[in-house]
Amino acid sequence: MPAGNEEKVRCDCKIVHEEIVGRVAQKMPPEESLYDLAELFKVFGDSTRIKIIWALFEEEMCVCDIAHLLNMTHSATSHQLRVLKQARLVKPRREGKNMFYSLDDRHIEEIFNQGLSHINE
Amino acid sequence: MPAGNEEKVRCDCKIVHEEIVGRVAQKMPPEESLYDLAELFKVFGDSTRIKIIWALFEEEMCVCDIAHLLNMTHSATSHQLRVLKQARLVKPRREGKNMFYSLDDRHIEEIFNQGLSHINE
DNA sequence: ATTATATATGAATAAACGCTCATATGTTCA
DNA sequence: TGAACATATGAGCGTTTATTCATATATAAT
Repeated sequence: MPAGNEEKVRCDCKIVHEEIVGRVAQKMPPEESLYDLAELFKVFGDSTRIKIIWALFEEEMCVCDIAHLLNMTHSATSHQLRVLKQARLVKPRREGKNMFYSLDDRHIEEIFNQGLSHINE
Repeated sequence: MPAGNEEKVRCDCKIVHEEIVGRVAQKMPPEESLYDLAELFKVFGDSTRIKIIWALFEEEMCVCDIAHLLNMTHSATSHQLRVLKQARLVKPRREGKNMFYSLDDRHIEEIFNQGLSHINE
């Protein structure tokens, strides 16, 4: 994990950092996975997107449904749906002039429920 | 959910938004919960903090351990630990001059594993 | 074809964020 | 008490981001 060549940290406490760091670093997922994980949670880290996802738990909705629900402009809604789509969390389906969005992942609900458990304890 | 008094959205598609919006809005958690949920995920939405949390899955560590592990300054590490502490995700324990941090929540691991499942599929 | 409508997208802007630097706080030991 | 050290914190800076506005694209209907 200590990727860079130059040590940024220098401390004189009695703790043998090398041993601890070596042991912990070995057990951690690869750097890239952790980065991707942060990217995923970044998508969840906005209340507008949280609301959209939660709404889609109930049923597929078109852009203007969602815009009505959240009292947002079509444009803002569409921008956020793009973020969700790029994260492979929702998928679109065209029906005439309307685009219907639905959830594209079965893990989300579990993630959200665990998140709420943290909040409500 | 459509909190404001003025409609931001006006569209003429054949869909009866009021019905759909009413039904979905009824089933959604309260606005405040969704906001808090977003705040929680925002904390997870940074790879530095993800790494810290994942390291603490293994064992309690002091600030300079973590700084070594991530090759970051003590200051940056401390700032991030403060964010995690404020979100009630980690808790500090003093031992002499050192502060040891450990995880303060049993939901995190489940949330992260579901997140990785999403990424790895 | 032309018009109307639903959605998408690029640019601009204001707010939020993570890091660095300087400094403060709290503990240990001489 | 004072020096040394681990950690915490406030200010500043550059970057990211969510929304708005203007405009583009795609489908449907006349």
